[in-house]
Amino acid sequence: MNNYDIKHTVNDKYSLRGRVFQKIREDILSGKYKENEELKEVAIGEELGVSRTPVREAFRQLELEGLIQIIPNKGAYVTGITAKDVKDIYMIRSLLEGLCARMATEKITKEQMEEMEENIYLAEFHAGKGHMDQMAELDNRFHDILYEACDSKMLEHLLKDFHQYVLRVRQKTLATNSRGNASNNEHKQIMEAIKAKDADRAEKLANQHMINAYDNMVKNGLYEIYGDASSEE
Amino acid sequence: MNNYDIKHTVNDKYSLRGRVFQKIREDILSGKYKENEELKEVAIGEELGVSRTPVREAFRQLELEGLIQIIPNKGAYVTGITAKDVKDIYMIRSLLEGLCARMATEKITKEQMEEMEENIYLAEFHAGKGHMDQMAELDNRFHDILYEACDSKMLEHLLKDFHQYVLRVRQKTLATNSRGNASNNEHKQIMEAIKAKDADRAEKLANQHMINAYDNMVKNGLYEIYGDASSEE
DNA sequence: AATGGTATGATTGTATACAATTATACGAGA
DNA sequence: TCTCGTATAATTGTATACAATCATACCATT
Repeated sequence: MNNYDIKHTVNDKYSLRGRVFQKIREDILSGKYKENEELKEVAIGEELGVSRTPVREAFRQLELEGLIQIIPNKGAYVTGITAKDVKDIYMIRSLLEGLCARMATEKITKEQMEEMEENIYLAEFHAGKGHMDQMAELDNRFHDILYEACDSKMLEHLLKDFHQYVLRVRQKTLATNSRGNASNNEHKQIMEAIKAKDADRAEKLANQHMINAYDNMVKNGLYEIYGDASSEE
Repeated sequence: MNNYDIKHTVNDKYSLRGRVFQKIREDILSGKYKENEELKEVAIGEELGVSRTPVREAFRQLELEGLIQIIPNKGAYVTGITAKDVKDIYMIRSLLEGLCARMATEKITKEQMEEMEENIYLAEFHAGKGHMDQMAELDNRFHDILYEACDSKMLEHLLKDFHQYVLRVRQKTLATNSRGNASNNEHKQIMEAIKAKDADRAEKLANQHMINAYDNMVKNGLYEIYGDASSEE
């Protein structure tokens, strides 16, 4: 009993629907499908060599992931993220990543702690070599470890959702070399606070880590690709 | 442009799929479908007078909402809310309601402020008369006003989701008369902080409001209907 | 009696056909 | 020329048919 794995995940890589889901998601995140672009069931079905049924089911999931918006009887459109959305997400994430770090301090396993240390070590290595792709990957993984370590399926799922959502932005942000290094350092400090079982400090550092990431983004003006928020603020 | 509403929502009440989704969700939240119960496509389809197709699509959405878990080629099972889930949700909500109150302090409109004051006035009236149903309704509405007032679609949607999720628990908790009164008082204080434009105080009060609600729930042992968390803590 | 394998039924996965809705084009009337 | 309405095409919504997978029962073998 109670051996159910993870809810909220699309884990069947081998069903057609699962593959279609992964593919479209990848194409949206990579920028192949642009903001507000309409996705047509038959076109995507033909491209992947499947019928409309699995495509439609994938659409329903992508909608709840927030990557597309479905207007009934009309179509599926890639959702745009506004600058205001990004700001709100980072404010929310700041609090929740803090809570996550606090909980992880109590609940983290030995294996997770080790992977976290290894992650930071590797990130420092790749930073020195200027390997941007690997650094982005390690950055993602650091947060995933933290999410898993907090031992709360609810919080884990929520943070993974948000993480996913701003991936498009983050990919570009980390391309700024200096922020990559700063981010590594902040990860290291968070890790050390957790290792020292200092939950208060871990929480505050994680709070600040998000705020710094956002500030950097604003400073570099990179978030502007997601539309102007001036009309909304 | 940019008049799209909310992401992550299933807003088509009029399509079969939308109705099926709402119906199953309601039945899960109301307890008609119990934890670990298997939901069969044809059975539900026949019950609602529709074919498997809209049922399947609704399933895919319910899975991402976290209400059911789909095991490929096997079936769809109702996921239960454990006591740990409830606890986690209240911790998350504590932070986010705080953030919401802070943002609302800045963004609330005159109309929203007035409705909030009226809400508290009415709640006091019904508390004196012992009208439990109206008090529950007003309690829900108070939070909805707050969510709308923060002027963040992201946060609003997130909080409404959680609010909905723990509705079963909350309904019972408010049945405790003393808590109903205490809750009203806390609402009043939050309202006054917002009116006085004291964002810090509003945030702290909203934080504490959630913690109190949770503590009360634990004290009354009401959350135990959601299964034992002893094995998970 | 216990075990293993095969046949049968039940259930989900996918494809396709048809219905309903929406978008587009074109022509009539002013 | 402009506007409105209708016809047509394109697209999504739903139902159904068929394929694949999984669960169950029964029988043969030991």
